[in-house]
Amino acid sequence: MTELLWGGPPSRSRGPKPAITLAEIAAAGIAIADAEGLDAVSMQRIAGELPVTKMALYRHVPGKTELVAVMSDIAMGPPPDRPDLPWREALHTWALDLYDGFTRHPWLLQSTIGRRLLGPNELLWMERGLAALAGTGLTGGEQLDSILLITSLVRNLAQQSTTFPGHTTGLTEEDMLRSLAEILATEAGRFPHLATAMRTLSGSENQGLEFGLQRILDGLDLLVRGRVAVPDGIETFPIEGRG
Amino acid sequence: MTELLWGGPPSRSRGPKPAITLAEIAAAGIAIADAEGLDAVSMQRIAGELPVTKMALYRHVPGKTELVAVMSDIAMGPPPDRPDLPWREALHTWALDLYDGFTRHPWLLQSTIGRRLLGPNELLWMERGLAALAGTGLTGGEQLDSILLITSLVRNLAQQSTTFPGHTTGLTEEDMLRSLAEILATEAGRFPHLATAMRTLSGSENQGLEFGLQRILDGLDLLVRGRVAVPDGIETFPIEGRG
DNA sequence: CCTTACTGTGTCCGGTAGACACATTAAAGT
DNA sequence: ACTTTAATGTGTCTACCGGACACAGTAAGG
Repeated sequence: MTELLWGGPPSRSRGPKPAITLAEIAAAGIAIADAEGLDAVSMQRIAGELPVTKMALYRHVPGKTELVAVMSDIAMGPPPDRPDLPWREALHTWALDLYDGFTRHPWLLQSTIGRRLLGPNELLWMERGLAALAGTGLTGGEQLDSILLITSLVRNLAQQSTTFPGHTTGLTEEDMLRSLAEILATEAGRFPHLATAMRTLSGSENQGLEFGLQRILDGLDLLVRGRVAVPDGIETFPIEGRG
Repeated sequence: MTELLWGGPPSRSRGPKPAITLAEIAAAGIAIADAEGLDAVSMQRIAGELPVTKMALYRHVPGKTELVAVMSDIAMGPPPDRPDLPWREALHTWALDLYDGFTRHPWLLQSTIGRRLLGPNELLWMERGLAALAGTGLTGGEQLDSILLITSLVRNLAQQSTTFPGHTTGLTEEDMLRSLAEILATEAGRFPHLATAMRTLSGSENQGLEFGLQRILDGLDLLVRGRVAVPDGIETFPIEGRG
């Protein structure tokens, strides 16, 4: 598995030349997932897009789980190059870039959850986020927690705003709001604060991401100002190992 | 669908007495999901726990999607009663309660994603969160964005820390860390900041939730202090409707 | 040239969600 | 009391899914 995600091209020896490559399989899977959602990705469906049958795919991939992992790391790609910025602006840009990636491949939100082996691109994203915080004086754990915090917001906002091709029940944002309005109308007294909040909603969308980011960055700023900034690479409390 | 989530017991008329109720179906599904994960929940499996066959379930439920929605709202339950607290402490407690719920029913993290119709309990959670922010002077949109921000953190942290019965590839936290350590060892120079951060990790776990919560609450506090607190129910900018 | 490792294929299995026709049941209308 | 009728549960059937496994063909190494 780690070999699939991290290993280069296979070391060929005897036998017939493979008709397809892992990259081609992943590309086909990504195309399907982008167009019709992750649920539309099946081994048969992928094989249909390639000059092989379903079972041939298992010569290149141990199972669907691993294939989706490879697809995910490829689709995620490395973080885009950005000029050096102060940590706050760097993290802000990083978050928007991440959000952009999830918008382009909404199914990544489904495939990159829970405990899993991390691919090179996913680690590159982490690396880039940590790099932004390197000079702030935060401990390693705090840095990790910070990018985890931002990632949480980005993921959930992307989940809410993007429209999944397949998978979901085909509800539009309209449907949800209408249904909610009906409920608030009939169940009048049960949700007073919710009703009030909904009534004072302005129409702009996707403001949730900016709002959340500014709150998080404000909170981090408060913490950073309380720390003594140290040169990168020197730890304030060099603790070896874990546990 | 809205009837299933919000409607009371069915209005019976002619025909044989139902052998089972929707509540029993949901309870059986919840039991299976709690014990073996959401993937173990199938119509056949549920029917096996009840004195009916698989197809009988479709007399009470339009499809599996709707059943899982009902299961989710029931399993989530209403937020626990808490004494009145200042908004910051109230939100903090609210977040921990929410985290607790996701810990008790990890599959809720899978079943309550994306656009969907909201059930009464889910709305009660929102209502409770908004109630905490009612007197802060934040606008309705800001209040909604705030609880969305906190929910994002809670969800992602729960996702990371809880162990899913089925579904995942059976990786332990140990496995992930070991794999990551190997990668950082072999791919030495590619992830310098990540390597540094991992090296300075202390052993305590679940600190990510507290860290994130404090950052968010700090950020919200900064915003609230910039607003004039107004009595509940009076809006600073009463904008009618949406869009 | 032959051996051997590797690739792709077809068949099969157990599982899934759901459509649909059918017999049975019990309440409503007469 | 009898008939009508709506609702319930069942069995069968389809179309998928991931994957195990045996088998035939291919191409490189000895």
